[in-house]
Amino acid sequence: MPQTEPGSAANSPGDEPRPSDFVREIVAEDGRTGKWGGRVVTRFPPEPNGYLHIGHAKAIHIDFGIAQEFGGRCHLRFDDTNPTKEEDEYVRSIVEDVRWLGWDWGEHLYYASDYFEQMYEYAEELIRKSKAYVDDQSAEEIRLSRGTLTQPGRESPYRGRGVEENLDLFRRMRAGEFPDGSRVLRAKIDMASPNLNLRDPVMYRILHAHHHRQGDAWCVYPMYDWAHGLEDSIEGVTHSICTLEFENHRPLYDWFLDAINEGRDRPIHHPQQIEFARLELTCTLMSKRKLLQLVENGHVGGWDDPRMPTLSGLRRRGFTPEAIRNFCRRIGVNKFNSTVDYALLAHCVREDLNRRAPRVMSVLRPLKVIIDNYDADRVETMDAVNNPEDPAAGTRKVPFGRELYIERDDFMEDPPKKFFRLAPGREVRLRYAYFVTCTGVEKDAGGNVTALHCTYDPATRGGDAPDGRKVKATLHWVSAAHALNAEVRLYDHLFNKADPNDAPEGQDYTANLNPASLEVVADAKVEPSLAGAKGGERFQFERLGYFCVDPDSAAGRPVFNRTVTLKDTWAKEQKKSATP
RNA sequence: UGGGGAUUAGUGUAACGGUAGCACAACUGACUCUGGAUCAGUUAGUCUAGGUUCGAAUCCUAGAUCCCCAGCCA
Repeated sequence: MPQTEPGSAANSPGDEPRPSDFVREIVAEDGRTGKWGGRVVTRFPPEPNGYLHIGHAKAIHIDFGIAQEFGGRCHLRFDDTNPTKEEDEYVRSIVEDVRWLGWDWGEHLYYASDYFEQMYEYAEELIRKSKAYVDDQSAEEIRLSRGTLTQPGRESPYRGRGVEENLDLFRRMRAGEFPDGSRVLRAKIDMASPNLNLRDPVMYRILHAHHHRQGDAWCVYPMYDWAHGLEDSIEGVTHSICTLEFENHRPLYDWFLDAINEGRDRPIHHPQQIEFARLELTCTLMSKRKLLQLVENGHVGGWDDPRMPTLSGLRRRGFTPEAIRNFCRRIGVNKFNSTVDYALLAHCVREDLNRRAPRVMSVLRPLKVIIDNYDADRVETMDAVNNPEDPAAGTRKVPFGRELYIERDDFMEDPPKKFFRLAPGREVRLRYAYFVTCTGVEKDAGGNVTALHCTYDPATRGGDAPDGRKVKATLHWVSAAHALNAEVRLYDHLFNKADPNDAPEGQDYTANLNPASLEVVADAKVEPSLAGAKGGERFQFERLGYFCVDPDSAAGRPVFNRTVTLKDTWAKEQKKSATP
């Protein structure tokens, strides 16, 4: 049997073999039974009314991933049926983001709006079959007569209109004879159905609005429920994969397609819908509406703010497509709502960046160190390894001199037991340079440490002691004379609660905004090799974390975004003793 | 209290009537010129109650809990 086994399917470079899941099992089974003649056609159908986020990445990964594994194709289709919310800016960002993730739709870029004429014809067909009618009730009246979860609705007084009258009215709706909201086209199904979606759903509403692609060609626009199944049908989609909340709508899509096909010699294609649970991430919001609010209310700098879970935000933060794809592969697919720990996403970027990011030394909070027994005008260049995980990355030269900067956190005048770093009288290694011993501390009037005096051991050049003596710590450093100033932006969770929506009574998610989600370090000292760093380049600042060059960088003054910290067992130790 | 869906360690998932496994997190330890990486190990789970069966996470019955649906949004 030539059918691809999902578990062993060939994947794109960088991806691990993918585990199977219930969606893939259905697709594989359909392959075995020949349900679709061996074809697999999926689609990713975003509405262009916002930027894509990590939750969309999950859907994209399922839609495109399955098509690829099963030798099929995946369409990128914009579900642009509501001209009042959609914009070209969003179309552009979505195209860019899906490409960035590494997926390719070939020729198959579509717009639901391109099918408006066909949909309209299908609608007239339903009217002729007496399966749809024009309702003159107001939105309010329709709402009131829909009934409730436990009570059936009431039929519209216009429900019994004749075919000719309905046709005439619908055509005049299209012709623009009626104002917005004055009439709708509804399907004639069952006002007593326990599934509210079947209580004569609205198919068309009048909207005298400018469409981003259709311009003013239309003033009736199809509702999602009417349009979506038809879009999939028109494109020959075999597996229409969507999120759980559309499970209740499936009977309606089936009804629409069956109604169109009733009495047809050549029935139109009827896709199979499969629903999966959307992604939730701890400390993260996934609602497009709320994300829009964060942008519009200035809680973040924009859709691509590095704290946003948008793909453009994650990209600017320094995440790689590979890391995101790997994350999507690991979280699996299921049918119940679950919240993935952000730590897994962090793990995925670290894993990827660890093997590809060049190492570099940068000091975020500089503490001046003076090596008293090192000549003031002497400069040496030390050999530093670019990436211990990748010998092919080679080495570079790092200048060393009498005055250096080290991290303030790497010195304690009165260190606790488990602090291994520099302290008065203690010897540590300066990475790739020398062993130094702290011999003195300079302080200002307030008692704050302003500089350290050390001596170095010339025999330890390069970082090894010929006598075999050990030090307990290795510190990163930057030569004061050669250091480059840089701005470094340290990011933390945008929300400090695992579930941002879990707000105190009477408040909303904004109450859980983390005031410390962004810390700007204006005067970091970075090693001179970073002078030519370009936007988007990623580095590991040794012992600190992974950083990405921000597009805000200017010549001579780079700006770095912290993607994620390194795992830090010392920080963990401190946290433990801080909160006993 | 209508209808639809779901429930496996802290979290996310696997098992398709036959030893409950993996990953993340947490915790030990080894190693280390990054308190990184790596390696070894530990903790910890089938929603509940019955039933069928030699044997149940899996099948049956009842219950519990959670999610979705009352837009002229998608």
